[in-house]
Amino acid sequence: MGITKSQIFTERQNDLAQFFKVLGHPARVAILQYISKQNACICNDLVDEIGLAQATISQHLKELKSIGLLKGEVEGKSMCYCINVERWTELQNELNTFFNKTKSNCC
Amino acid sequence: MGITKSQIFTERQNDLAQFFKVLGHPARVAILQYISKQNACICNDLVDEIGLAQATISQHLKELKSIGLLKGEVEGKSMCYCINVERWTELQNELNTFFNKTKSNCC
DNA sequence: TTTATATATTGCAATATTACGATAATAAAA
DNA sequence: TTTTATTATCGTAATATTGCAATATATAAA
Repeated sequence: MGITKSQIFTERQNDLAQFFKVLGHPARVAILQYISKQNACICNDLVDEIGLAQATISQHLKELKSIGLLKGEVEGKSMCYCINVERWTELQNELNTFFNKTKSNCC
Repeated sequence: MGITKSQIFTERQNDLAQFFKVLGHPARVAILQYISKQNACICNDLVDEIGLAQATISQHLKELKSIGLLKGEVEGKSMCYCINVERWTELQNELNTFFNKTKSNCC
């Protein structure tokens, strides 16, 4: 036990949940907000800005990358992490579809 | 370690993350979809429909209730769980605000 | 009241997540 | 090449989540 039974759900249910899960940590919400405010970003800024260890920030960035929300480019000896706007919009649309479909009246 | 450092984030960041987190499990996505499809619901249906133990379903329902997404009414010896449409719409709006604010171009 | 049915709670084992120090990897600067 | 700066990865401890059996609670039916 303790393991999520992904196999009993549809691919779409797992994908939606995975996406929500990645956004389900305040550090990752904060990272996205900060990056968008800067219009550019290097990881080291985030360590100062957010107040978590460098290893921890790096790990959170990896998760945001895993669902395609961030793209990173090497820029000298830093990384330039940015929001992948296309993916971002795509996910926003999927979310709204989910919300609109699920909305219903009963009771 | 191992504990999320909520105190270093804003209330809004924590709230948004908490909301995403609750939706971040395929069983809870499936529950919401199923309830909305039925326009009414009793927990026992969900056990058959989703294929998790009764105790597990009950726990997931509790989490959905914790962020106000579901409201439950006693109906005879069953429960009638329904989507709280007002809360649902409210959260959809908050999400869109977050998405629109965060969307930006760089790199 | 007793029994049956539906849901909630408790306790626990398995697994996942969070956080961080240490260290590796990479690339610019000296 | 050596040093410095930046980011990634590894290993590990603390905590959280998932799932379920067992049990408690609550209500309808007998």
